[in-house]
Order: sequence, then C-alpha cells, then structure tokens
Amino acid sequence: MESSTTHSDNTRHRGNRHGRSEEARQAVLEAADDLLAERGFAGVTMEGIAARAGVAKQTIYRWWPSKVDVLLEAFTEDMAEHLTPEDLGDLGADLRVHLARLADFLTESDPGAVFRALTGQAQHDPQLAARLRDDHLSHQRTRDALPLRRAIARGDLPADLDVDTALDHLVGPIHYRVLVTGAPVPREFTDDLVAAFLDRHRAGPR
Amino acid sequence: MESSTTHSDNTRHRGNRHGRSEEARQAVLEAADDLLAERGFAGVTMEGIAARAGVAKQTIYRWWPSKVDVLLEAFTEDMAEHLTPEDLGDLGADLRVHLARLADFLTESDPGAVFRALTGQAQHDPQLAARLRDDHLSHQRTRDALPLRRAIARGDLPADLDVDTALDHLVGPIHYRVLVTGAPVPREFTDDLVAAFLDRHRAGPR
Amino acid sequence: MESSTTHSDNTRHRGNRHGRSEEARQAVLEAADDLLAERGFAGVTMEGIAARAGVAKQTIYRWWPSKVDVLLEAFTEDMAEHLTPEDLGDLGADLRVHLARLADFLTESDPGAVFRALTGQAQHDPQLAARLRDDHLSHQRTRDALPLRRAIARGDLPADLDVDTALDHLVGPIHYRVLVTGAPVPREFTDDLVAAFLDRHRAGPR
Amino acid sequence: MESSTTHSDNTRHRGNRHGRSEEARQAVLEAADDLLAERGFAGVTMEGIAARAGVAKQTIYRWWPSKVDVLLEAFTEDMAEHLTPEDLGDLGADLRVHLARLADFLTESDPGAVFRALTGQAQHDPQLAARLRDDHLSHQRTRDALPLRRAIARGDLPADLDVDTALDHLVGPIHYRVLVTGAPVPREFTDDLVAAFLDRHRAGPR
DNA sequence: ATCTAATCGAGACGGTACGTCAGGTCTTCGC
DNA sequence: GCGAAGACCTGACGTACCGTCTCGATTAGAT
Repeated sequence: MESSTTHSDNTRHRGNRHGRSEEARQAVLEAADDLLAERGFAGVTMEGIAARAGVAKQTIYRWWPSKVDVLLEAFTEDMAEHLTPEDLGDLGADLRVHLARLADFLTESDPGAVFRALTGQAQHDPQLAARLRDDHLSHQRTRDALPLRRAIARGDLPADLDVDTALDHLVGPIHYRVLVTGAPVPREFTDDLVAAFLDRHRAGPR
Repeated sequence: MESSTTHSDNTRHRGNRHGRSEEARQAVLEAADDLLAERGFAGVTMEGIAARAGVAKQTIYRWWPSKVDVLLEAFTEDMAEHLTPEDLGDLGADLRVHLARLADFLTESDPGAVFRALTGQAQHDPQLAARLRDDHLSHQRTRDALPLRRAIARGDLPADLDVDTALDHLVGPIHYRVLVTGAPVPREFTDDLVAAFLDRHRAGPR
Repeated sequence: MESSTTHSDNTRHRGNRHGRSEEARQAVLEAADDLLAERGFAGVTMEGIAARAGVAKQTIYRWWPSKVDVLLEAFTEDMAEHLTPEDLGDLGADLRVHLARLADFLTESDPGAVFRALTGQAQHDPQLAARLRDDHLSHQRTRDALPLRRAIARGDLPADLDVDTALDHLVGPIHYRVLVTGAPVPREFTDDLVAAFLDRHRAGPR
Repeated sequence: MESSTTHSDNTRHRGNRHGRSEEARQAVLEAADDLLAERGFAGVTMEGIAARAGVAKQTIYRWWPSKVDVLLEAFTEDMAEHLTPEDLGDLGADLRVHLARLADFLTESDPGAVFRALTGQAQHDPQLAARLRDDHLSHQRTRDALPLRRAIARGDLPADLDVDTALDHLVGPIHYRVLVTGAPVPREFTDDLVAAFLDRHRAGPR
C-alpha cells in the first residue's frame, strides 16, 4: 500500500511537525551521487545539490553539516548489500571470489567511486577519516574477515591467526593499486594474493 | 646554462629581464608547505600562499598552474634524498630497513603529509593522479625495486620474479594502513611483510 | 457573546475552538513594540516577534498580513488617547498647547517612534502609505483641526478659511524637523508657528 | 565619437593598481537608480544591482558599505545641478519659483524618489540620517537660503531674521505633504506659503 | 647611455560557492 | 478550528578565493 502513486499521492508533504521529508532526503542523496558521477568531487557543491534536488540549501544544512556528510550517507545507503562474502565452504574459493568482487567494486562501481572520493577527502580531513572508519570501514572489515573466521572455526586456519594483519595483506595491495598507482586489478592479481596467503597460513602437510 | 650562476649575482631582484626570482620561488614553496602543515589542505589557497610569501598572486600563476603544482614541486624537492634503499648485501635486511623507513616517511614526516594530501587530491583529479605517477611514483617504485633487482642479480630471487606484483604485496599493505584504516605501521608489521615475501619467494632448499 | 467575559473563564487557552487568543494577540503587539524600541525597525522580524511572544509564526500570519500591520495595530492601540486637543476657549492657547504636545509626541514618546518608523517605511510601500493615511492620519487631522473649527464657530476665524492648508502650515514644519532635519522642536518653535498663523488669519483690527 | 567601438577602445580596463574602474562605478549607480525607479526600495538589492550592472558583488562591497550608500552617491551625483534658486532680483518671485521647483523635484523627479526613499530609510537608521544631513541636506539648505540672504542684503528683509526658522516654515509644509499626507503640492500651495511669509516679514508700512 | 623586454608587488575586476538569516507557506497534533 | 511547533522553498545577505587583468617600478641585456 505504500506510496501507491494512485491519484492523490499523499505521502507528499512539505513541512511537517513530525519528522523530515523523506522525499527531500532521497532527492538530495541522489543529486549528490549523480553530481559526483557526472562532474567529479569538485562538481559536488551544496548549491548544485540543492538546485538539482529541487531543495532549499537550508534544508540540506539542516540535516547534513557538509557535502561530505551527504556523500557519506549516500554511500552508506548504496552499499548495504554489496561485498558480503559468500560461504562456499572453502577458504580459497571464498577469498578468491570476495577479493575479485572487492576489486570490481572499487574500480568499476558508482559507490566505489564515492568511496575513492571520500577516502581522498579524508586525507585532508581527520574528522571525516574517523567517521569513515567508524561508520563504514569497521563493518566492511568485519565482513571481509568472515571467510577467515569460518576457516578458523573449521580448523582450516590456525586459531591464533592475526586476522587484522592477514586482512591487511589481502586487501592492502588492492587498495594500493586503486588509490595510488592507478594500475588495474585483474583477477590474476587477486588470485595471486590469495595464493600467497594460503601458501603461508594453511595448515598443511604438503 | 643561460643566466648562469655567475659567482655572486645575487638573486635579490625585483623585475629582471632574464629569468625568474629564485627568492620568490623559495618563498612560495615554503609558504605552501607551512600552510599545509598548519592548516591542512583546505588552508592552502593561492591567496594565502601569496600573502604569506609576500608575493603577488600573478607571480604564482606565472610559474605554477595551480596550488597542487606548487605542492608537487615542494614535495619533489623535499624528498629527493629520502627513501633510497641501502645496499646491505642481504635481501631480508635491505627490505626490512627500507619498508620501515617507508612507513616512517609516510606516517611521520612532513613530506609524507604532503604525499598523503596529494594522493587524496588525486582521487578527485585524474590529471593530478597522472602527474603524481609520472613525476614521482614511477621513480619511487624504481628505488623500491632496487633490493629485489640486486637479489635477482645475486641469484637470491628467481630471475622471472614479477617485480611489480611483488612490490605491490610489499608496500600495498603499508599504504593501505596509512591511507585507509589509519592504523599505525609498527616495525613488526613491516617485518612481517618481508617475512611473508621471503617465505614465498626465496629460493630455498628446505 | 460566547466565551464571554463571564466571571472567571479565563482567557488562557492554547488552541481553542471559538475565536482567537487575546493572550497571543497582546503578546505579539508587545513583542513588536519592544523590538522596535530595542533594536530598531530592522530588528523587527516576524521570526523575532514570534520567538519573543512565544507564539508560532503562523499565528501571526493568520491575523496580520505583515510586520508593518502588527506595528500599525500596536500603534493605533497606543495612541488612542494621545493628541486630542483640549478646549481652553482660546484659539492661540489651544494651538500652542496642542502643537507643543504634538512635537513632544513625535520626538519623545514610544508611539512617536513607531510613527516615525511607519512613515519611513511608507516611503517604500505605497500600500502602507495609504493605510497609514486612512487608518490613522485622517483621524489625527480631524483632531488637529478641532481648535480651528471651534474658532470658526466662535467667529474668531473666517468661515471660509482653508482648514487643510492652514493645518499644513502649522504642523508641516514640525514634521519636517522630525523627519528630515532632525533638529529639535522646542516650545519657541511651535509658539512661533502659532504666532505666524494668528498674525495672518485672526480676524481683527486690534 | 565617444565609446566608438573602434578596435582598441582603451579606456576599458578591468583591474588596475591605480584607482578603481569608473566604468563599474557608473554601471552600479545607474543600476541602483533604475532598480529604485522600477521596483521600489525593496527591489534594490546588492545582488540585483550587481547582476544588472554586470559587476561582481564584491566590487560593490569594496566601494560602498551598503545599498543605501550606493543610492546616496547616485543621488548626490544626480542632483548637483538641481535646485539652485535663480536670482530674479525680487524676493517673492525668487521664492515662488524655487518652492515650485522644489515641490516638482520632490514629487515628480527620479532623484526626488531617491530622496524620499533615503529619508524613509533614515527613519530606521540614525547613521544614514546623519549622513544625509551632512552630505546633502546642509548644502541644500544653504541653497534654499540664498533668496533670503540676498533680500537681507538688499534690505528687503530685516537683518536679524531667523533664517533657519523661516526656511522651516517655507519648506516644511511641502515636505510634510510629500512624506506624510501624500497630498499633491500644487503651485497655489507653494505660492501661498510665500505669501504668508512675505505678509509677516517683509519690511513694509503699506 | 639609452632603449627594451621580462619580472616583480600590488590589487581591482567578474565570478562561483559558501554558510546564514528571514520571509511566507504548509502540515501535523493537542486542546 | 485555533494555536504551537517546525520543516519546507525562496531569495538575499556578506565573505572567501578563484583566475585574469592592468598598472608602475625595477633591472639586465641589446643597441
């Protein structure tokens, strides 16, 4: 029954004692995303978002302290579903699939572009850096760690594995290519990362 | 060789037919560096540099297209000597020392801060990204590769080693911590990177 | 007659099915007056009145089209009693007392300050000008004219006297000083106006 | 030949160490005048002036503290030549002509409209009031007084005449009609003011 | 010894975006 | 149905920098 666009509309309102306009919120987030995609980070301005979203500047300032906050929310919204590793029951397969997806996310997707922009901006803004870490990165790292934790549970990895360091070794080179060298991140590269990791850590007679 | 450094000279001049004012150049570079250190990237403005350097805006625009070019030059200047790995004759030792220095450079030094700021800005500006790669990163990677190349020459590493990928595995996680997670990069972390690399690649009997 | 002044009641209500809140009305008028006195005309804003009166903006807009309407009502209320000339039975005495009071009203009193502000605003707003004339000025001029009409009735002034023009000559210079030159309007000045008028018009050989 | 668009032009410049752009100054003053005439005082905004004059807002703020300053300068410029009474050698004639012109200026002319707007604004802004008096009104009153001073010199008026008060009696009623009642100011009205003045003051047995 | 050309500090210029403030409209809910 | 609350769009405010420009002074090489 929700928002059924039939005749009278009705969810449409402007100004309301109880709660903000969801309509305006969505319009702002979309406008920010679109502007980033079309014109780059410098092209994302409060003025521009407002104009494109058909929203008053004041409405943006009421709910978001700055344009990076808008992008941050847009980003968080966008990537809820992304990048949760599957459970194939095999450590190597899990990691290979997940790292390949991560590489694809960072280099190809729209939310990946937002991530790069925000990470770039975070180099100039420690507060944003902290927020990125707290609101997003920590969750992502928890998801990234899932295959490792499952393997530990299965006995495929030693119980005392330093998971944090292991993750840095696995995803660090990917981020480095994306953020620093700009080199592509092909499947061979991610597979090789997994191979290196398995060589070193997998409990193994062989 | 023109306008050559004939003995004394002496550089102090305002207006000059041939050649620019070295005095003004230095003042600009220092002002930009200082502003970055004191007020962050957003605090570096052409107007601010000009005021602080006691120089006309036009003088800056005459020699540098944008503020990132000023920072880039300041940066290049500053880090000529840094980060050239020593030759201790031993691959493990060479790498451990070099990665530790790299980590220290990125996290502690002033030019490291400039690097982080420029890399951040490069996420919004593909042209800057390309310039960073061409003017700086390629040289740095050549330096980073020296220990590996020497080890190959000595026969301590296989001749067909993929040096680029190896470098990514070694320095990627360090950059990832610096640019993304903000985690510290202690000596144990860099030593462990080296250990993982040696485990995998060192020609080894056992 | 509903909700009428029956014994206690007592007027205090927030939200009410029958009729508006006298409490809110008074609070608005006072807030507007106070703001004008304290911060000048520019300091009188709908937002400010609402905040100070503890009233919603909408409540103001429901009853007054604009802030000048609020001031106008406050003004009308304040000056009902003021400036009705006494009847001393003597034209000269009546005029001298009345003009002195008028001068004092315009230069010293709070409602006089409101009058100056509204007249100032009326220069930018023809609708306000018309309303000021219709709602206030015409009544005031009728009162101003009383001494003259009584003198005509007594035969102390010619029956064909152009009362409008005479009034302009009497009160015009006072308003001019108040609104334009900012010069003080002492008793000698107003008495001299009366003297000039009597010289010219009073029937009389002697 | 002026402004002839021929090739180089040359008086045209934008930005200059020595002195401001006369071109911009004129454009601003004209734009302000035009806006006042077309849309009233409320229609005169810094933004609007800038847009209409094809000038940056900052350029206006650089030279004028507020929009009333712009209008004040436009006004001063416009009325340099206006309202200097002629010398016909006869007090009555001089005054009649001058007051008629004054009335016409105030009610009909563009600079008269600016004067009314500024005087209106001065009711809300004591600083503007002071500036209006110092920069403009004092000079105008000196001009207004000329016929009286000439008549005194000729012996047509007593040497001890209180010129200030006399001026207030003469021009006060005109301003009162213009600013307060909004009544027209026909020739009969101004002539009558002169007649009243002459009746009272002109040396004369007869 | 003059002339010429390049550079310098200075700063005004047309602009874009900033973040804030008030205006006037609309919607909800309690009384 | 009134009143408090407050979100909303609109539009102007005054400021900070942008990148371009024009000036007068300074200086070194060319004539």
